[in-house]
Amino acid sequence: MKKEINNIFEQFLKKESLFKSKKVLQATYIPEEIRHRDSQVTQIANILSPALRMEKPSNIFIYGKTGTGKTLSVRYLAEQMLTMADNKKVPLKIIYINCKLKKVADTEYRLIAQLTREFGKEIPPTGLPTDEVYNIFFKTLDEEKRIVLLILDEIDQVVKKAGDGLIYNLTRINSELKNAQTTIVGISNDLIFSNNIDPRVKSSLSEEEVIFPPYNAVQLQDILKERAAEAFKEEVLGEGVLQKCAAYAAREHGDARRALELLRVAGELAERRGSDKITMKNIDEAEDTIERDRILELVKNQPKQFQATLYSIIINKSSSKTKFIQTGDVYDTYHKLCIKVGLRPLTQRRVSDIIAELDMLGVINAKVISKGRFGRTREISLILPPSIEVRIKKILEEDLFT
DNA sequence: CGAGATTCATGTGAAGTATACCTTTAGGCTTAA
DNA sequence: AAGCCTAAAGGTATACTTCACATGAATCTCGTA
Repeated sequence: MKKEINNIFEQFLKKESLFKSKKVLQATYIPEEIRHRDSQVTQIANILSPALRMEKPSNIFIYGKTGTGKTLSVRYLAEQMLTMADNKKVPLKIIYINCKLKKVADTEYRLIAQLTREFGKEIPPTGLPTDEVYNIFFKTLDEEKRIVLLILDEIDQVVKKAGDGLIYNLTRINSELKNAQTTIVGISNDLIFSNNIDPRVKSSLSEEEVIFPPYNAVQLQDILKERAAEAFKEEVLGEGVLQKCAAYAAREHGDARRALELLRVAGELAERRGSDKITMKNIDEAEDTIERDRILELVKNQPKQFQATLYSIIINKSSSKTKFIQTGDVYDTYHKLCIKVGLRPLTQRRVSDIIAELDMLGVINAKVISKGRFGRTREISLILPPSIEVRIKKILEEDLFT
């Protein structure tokens, strides 16, 4: 056994990697130059540049679908501005927060707390009044004379959960500050979102608006080509691989992040197989792998109650012949399951919410429908590729029955 | 036959509760003068 | 008397429960043609 393991390592070391630099393909990588987003980048740069003269820039609201370069462009500019500010000795502070992260910034309290923590202050996870956290935040901000840029990524997620009072409070900060001045940069994937918030809030948040349209197939290919040249060694890419990647991503509203991930995973797969070229087939495999890993990871990190609910849905799906499952059935199974594994059963009310949340996470598909005489319920269906359904079931069993 | 009432199985909103955590305050103990 | 520690009191956010009402189309009812 030991010998075999050693063999694997040796094989691995002997085999030359296909990658020159894998991080180039990772989502966090910021390239030297951003392709095909010139107009957006300059637009934002123009809006934000007053910060370097210690004047408060206008708030910006940025929207565009996933993988259109919003986050990338903003982070890129943030980096540039910071080095510039450093040179010119301008006190500039930039904070980037992703509001989607569960348990980090998905409620008003947690978001403000997280913002304050970015300044090195300790804020307890609960216990303080929200107002108090605001006060601490203001005070911390105002400690020095400076310009502060708050970048709130996926801002629609918090607003959906916590309401728009949050943004209202944030946009009003400036009137309470003596030394510092803040500018809010809101980033949203949801285009409809901006219609659902209070017009007053909206107007104060989006003093300026920047829109990121999707990349088209040609642009995607261009981006991929550039990154691939940096990431891979020569002669590694098979015929038409880039085109295929671009085509896949273009199909999904021009999502560049997805295209890059596809390319990276395809490379990893090819490498693991010991082949020295990335083929079209690898791309197809990569697509499955990505989806599988995403869901597996997601499921593994869910709280027990969510797992139990999901497990019940899977059980129900395989036992019943009908395509759709109802909330009531799921709850029955769930309840039995809880008793069996010694988990405190939650009420149906709560489970109903959990199902809705699972739907939001994209693990299941749940639509409320009215079945006339037969009441109304959620029509639940799994959207998992069958190949991973079994694996998920196994993971859930491991987690639940121990 | 068709308009309106009925019905079912849950969705959904609001308010209440349990829990875990926070700060403040009062009391008790120690210590140094 | 001052200083320090501890425990109780009073307060909050969050996850969950309880209660009560809302939904909305298939089905039923009953008057009418």
